Amino acid sequence: MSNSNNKISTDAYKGVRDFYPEDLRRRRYLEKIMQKTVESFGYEAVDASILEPAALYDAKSGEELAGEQSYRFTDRGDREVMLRPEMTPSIARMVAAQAKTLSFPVRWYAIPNVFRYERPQRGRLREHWQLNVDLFGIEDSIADTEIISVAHELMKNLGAAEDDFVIHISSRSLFSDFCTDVLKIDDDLYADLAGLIDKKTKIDKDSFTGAVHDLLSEDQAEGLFTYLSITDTEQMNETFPMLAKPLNKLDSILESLANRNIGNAVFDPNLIRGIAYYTGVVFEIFDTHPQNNRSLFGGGRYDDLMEVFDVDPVPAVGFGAGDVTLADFMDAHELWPDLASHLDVDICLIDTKKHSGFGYEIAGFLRQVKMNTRVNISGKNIGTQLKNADKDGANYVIVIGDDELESEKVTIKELSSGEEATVKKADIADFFINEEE
RNA sequence: GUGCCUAUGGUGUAAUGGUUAGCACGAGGCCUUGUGGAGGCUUUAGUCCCGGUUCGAAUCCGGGUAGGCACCCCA
Repeated sequence: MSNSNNKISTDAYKGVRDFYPEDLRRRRYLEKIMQKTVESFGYEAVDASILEPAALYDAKSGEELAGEQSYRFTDRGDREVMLRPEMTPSIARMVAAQAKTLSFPVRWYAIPNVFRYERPQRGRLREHWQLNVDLFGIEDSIADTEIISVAHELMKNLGAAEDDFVIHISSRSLFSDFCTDVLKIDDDLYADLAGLIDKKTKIDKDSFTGAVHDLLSEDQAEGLFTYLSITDTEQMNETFPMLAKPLNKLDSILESLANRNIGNAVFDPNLIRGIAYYTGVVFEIFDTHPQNNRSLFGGGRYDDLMEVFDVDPVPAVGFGAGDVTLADFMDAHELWPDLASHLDVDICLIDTKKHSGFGYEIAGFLRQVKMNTRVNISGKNIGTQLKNADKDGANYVIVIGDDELESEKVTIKELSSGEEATVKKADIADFFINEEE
């Protein structure tokens, strides 16, 4: 705490976290659910280094992400290097590298930590762990549907009910077609407009309306307001028939989702998403809890990302879900299970020096039958050792003293019930095998 | 990068400008040393840093540092 000396601070580096046992249990729990969910859809785990050549992000990730918000440095060989700010380009790179031999579709996932240099605040730190799920090689919207289904299943497996979250779905191509075919505006204006819509929910209605009028003519503004107010694809089609093509895709996705009993997916033309490389369908999962009403995570289609590599383009769709926002969701909805440590047996020693040999021998037997076993070498009195065994969540306690040493028998005590059983040294493993079934 | 807020033992907190800086939790020890969850006793440990105002500062002021929140932007 004090800065008056030159000792090193015990604080973690700004915006990154230390994971103490209880913290890591939570993170591991999320990772376990993520892994279970995506593997149940047949996705395979991949991984890459946290270091990447900066050029990987310069091309497609957008200036902010690759520039100001990046951990970027020049290495001793004058190479521009970055701590990965996201995982998708790495995975795309890996797919591109093997594109000639991979058999598509490829379903991959990763749970990397990614870094971004920015001011930390609620739901956003400088480092977080992020589930990345990507499906490569399928252009049809059936792939988009699958990815959204995976996201939905993830939420369900975390314990969320249908009305705990909403899936907003839109399409980059729908919006860009609208801009070119209906508003007839150029690319610069398109980008400005996209940015404005992206923050629509954060500013009040009047300033949004005003900002739109600054950018567009009266007729264009009117068209835009109409476009944004429609939440039904059919109505959108009637109003803007020239948007039929992207709307058909959205329709088939929404219909397939409904057929899979996913009842909380809605069409939302207001959804844009910031990442530069999205090309088609985009979606975002929103928390409906009043205390945590925010975007949790999202994804979309990025068919052009791989053109930065010297390979034939591979269509791709995926999403990334971070542990920080998901943890906020779990908190808000009180979905965390009891995450106790996994200590099965605590072996207490009357006299550490004298009895630890026997204690570790017993512990060895127990580990062979997959019992997590700890030997208490604190030298504290036996009452305190028992107290600590209980506090640390041990299921069983074995006390070892002279009697046990002589008789080669031990008494196994179940802490929850207080029941005791005396067994011979040779039968200890069997005792737990029988208990476990 | 901009703005706002905050800073007291390990953690959470209390203290009209005047107390010995209080309490709870945690951690250590003990309650006659071979049986836990309760309780009792006890130990440990704090005003972020530098300066100013004042007889007197945790408290007021300035600067620094750190953290939080919002903007920006978004994985």
